[in-house]
Amino acid sequence: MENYLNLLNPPQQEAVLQKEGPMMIIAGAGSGKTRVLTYKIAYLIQQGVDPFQILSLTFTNKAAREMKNRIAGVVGESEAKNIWMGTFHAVFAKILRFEADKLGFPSNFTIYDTDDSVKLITSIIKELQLDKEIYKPKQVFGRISKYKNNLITVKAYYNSPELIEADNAAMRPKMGEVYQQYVDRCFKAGAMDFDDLLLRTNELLARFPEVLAKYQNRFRYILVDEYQDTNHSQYLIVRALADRFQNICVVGDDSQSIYAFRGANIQNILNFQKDYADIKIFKLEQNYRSTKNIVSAANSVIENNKTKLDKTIWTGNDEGEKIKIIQTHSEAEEGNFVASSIFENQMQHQLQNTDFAVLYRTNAQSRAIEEALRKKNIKYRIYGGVSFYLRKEVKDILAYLRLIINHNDEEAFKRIINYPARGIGQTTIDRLIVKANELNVSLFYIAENIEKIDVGINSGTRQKLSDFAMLIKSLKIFSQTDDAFEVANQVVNKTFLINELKKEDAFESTGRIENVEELLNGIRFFIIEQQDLADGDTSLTNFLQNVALATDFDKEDPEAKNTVSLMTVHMAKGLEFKVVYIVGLEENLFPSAMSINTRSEIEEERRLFYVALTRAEIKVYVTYSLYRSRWGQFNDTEPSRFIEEIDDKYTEFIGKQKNNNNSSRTSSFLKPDIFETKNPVIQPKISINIPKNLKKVSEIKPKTQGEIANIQMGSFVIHETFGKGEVLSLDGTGPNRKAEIKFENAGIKKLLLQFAKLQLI
DNA sequence: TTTTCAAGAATTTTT
DNA sequence: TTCTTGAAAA
Repeated sequence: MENYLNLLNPPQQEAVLQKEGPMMIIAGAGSGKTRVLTYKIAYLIQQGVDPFQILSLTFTNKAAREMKNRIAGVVGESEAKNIWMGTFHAVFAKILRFEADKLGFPSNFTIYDTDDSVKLITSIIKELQLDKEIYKPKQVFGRISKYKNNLITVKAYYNSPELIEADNAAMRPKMGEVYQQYVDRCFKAGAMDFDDLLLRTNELLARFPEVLAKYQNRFRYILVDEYQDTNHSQYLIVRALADRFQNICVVGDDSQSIYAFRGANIQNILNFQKDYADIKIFKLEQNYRSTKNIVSAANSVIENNKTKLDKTIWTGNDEGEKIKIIQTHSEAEEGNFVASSIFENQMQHQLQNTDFAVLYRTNAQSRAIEEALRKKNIKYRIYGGVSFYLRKEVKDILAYLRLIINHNDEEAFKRIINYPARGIGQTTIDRLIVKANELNVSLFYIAENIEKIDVGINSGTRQKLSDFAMLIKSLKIFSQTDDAFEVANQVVNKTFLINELKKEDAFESTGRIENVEELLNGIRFFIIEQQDLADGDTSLTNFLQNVALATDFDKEDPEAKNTVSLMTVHMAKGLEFKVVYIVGLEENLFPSAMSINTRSEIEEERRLFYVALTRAEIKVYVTYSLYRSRWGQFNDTEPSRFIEEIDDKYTEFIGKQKNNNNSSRTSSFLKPDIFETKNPVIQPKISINIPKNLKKVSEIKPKTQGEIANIQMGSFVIHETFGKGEVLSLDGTGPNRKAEIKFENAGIKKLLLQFAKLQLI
């Protein structure tokens, strides 16, 4: 006990030793928050609290796993494993499975991801014959999500003149109808979307006092991490559960609240003091992570925000180097700078790839960085973006598994009813939907009973539908005796999915088949992992739930060892790196063009920048580019206001003097050894397509009209990614001229000559 | 019903 | 530039 208390500073100790009652820990960036939480829970257990009575809610699954491991290190595995620890979504999904029947859901309900939700809404909008230009599915979904996060049910919606007025003003008078349909269809499909996991939990606790009492009694100690990013729905769950014993400890940092766009309400943390009587507040203000320069720079930025709690972050660490600000002329040059600088830093300071992170505002920015890192042979891993489980071939198999578990899952049904192609087209599906709505049954039910129900479909198609239903039912029977891995295997075999993938062109299909194999391995791994767990659950249902709630961090990539991390600033929350590059600091990008209209939006963007800065331990580089290509065209940009906001005591400009009127837009100041490539000469505001390889003039000769003309049948050519190949045939003229080329390693491809960057040999 | 081709949109951030 | 969607053709 004493041994770990010695590892804590006074405010940390106080926070750990405060056992009972409501408390709030304001934990600045890098102030040892995880350490405090870990020891706090360990302390509770050592004080005799049953781990079973502790509920700890974290922001990511990864954070939960790590904390559990650390706690196990202090109090032992057998104690630690009984703590309820996970994200809001994961923990309450688990509880909802226990209690599902009370709400009329099957215990093996499906969790719809955003993709599924948007597709269902698209379908509903079409069925209601609404204009999808006005009822944009994504926006409609966003709207519904907002209602749900604020506990506005369909009924509450119809009782709110303001909301109806707002939707009318947006030319969407049928919003309520769409909402109603969406909720009904999810219910009928036995499906909950992400927001439902919280909303339905609230419903459960509100409607069933005995259930509320049960969980209030169980969870006598509740801890919530990243409290600044909880939404109203989460807030209410926490309040309800903590109401009886009031042993509620919330941890957070208002300066790091960055999820307002998905309903996070910063007021939850700002008003926590008003919610409970006799609340204890602890402030962790000493930063152990970063240098003085970084902490001061970050402080000077966040100073510009009006809405915040009073605290002063300081550090006893070294002065460190100033924040380096770099101007470039294109995102390619930006990427090259990052790559070269990583390389230099590695040489000078003996750093590993894992010590570096490149952070950006939008996922699309990763491309230029990737390209540059690849050129320099620096290994990297991208977090976020299109996650593994969202890839088409993976989702297809998951859809089979989902339908096997839950026959009513509408989105899964629609996804695979004609994949692989069974000759069941859109017309048939539309008829099924109409009939299903009419009879208030699921699509699968109609397919299953197609001979008994008159849907107006010819006998050939009817046969195909009942064959499909039989296939799913036989797999269901199989799933009752065999484990998830075997079932997935059966799916792949019985549907000949691999053959289907092989039909596609060779280059893509290998990757897809690998993904399928990876998925199967993942399932096997999951089963083994669960078997090791005390309360392990190897069921297919549990696997699917894990997948639905998994993020990129939760999937180990065995090949990705010692890599530079590339991710959005959002994903970087809670992480730390020795050297951090923050790229694309331009107006309309960071801050995003979507978030510069109101003060609170700008403040959130500023907090986001604050989060980015405070990820770094020893060095920060901030870059911006004078030109950035968007949709294949170059546009000029303005440096971000946030650069100005860093007190210039803590910054140094590389390559350009700040406010130096003499400095030209060319890079005469740039150290030649930093930039391996020549800067492209680009005129402002001219929208021309500049091929990426322009900068590699020395290596690849830009193709001329003459060269394209020289390509003919039988020519041998080299392609950047596909390698060496032979031209089999040519057709089309001018910009449409294309060649069919047989590549040695990539098979036969049809390529447009104007884009293919072919080199004659 | 399926395949192909052209037009148009797309980029905020995620459980 | 790349991806998705919708209409036309097979």
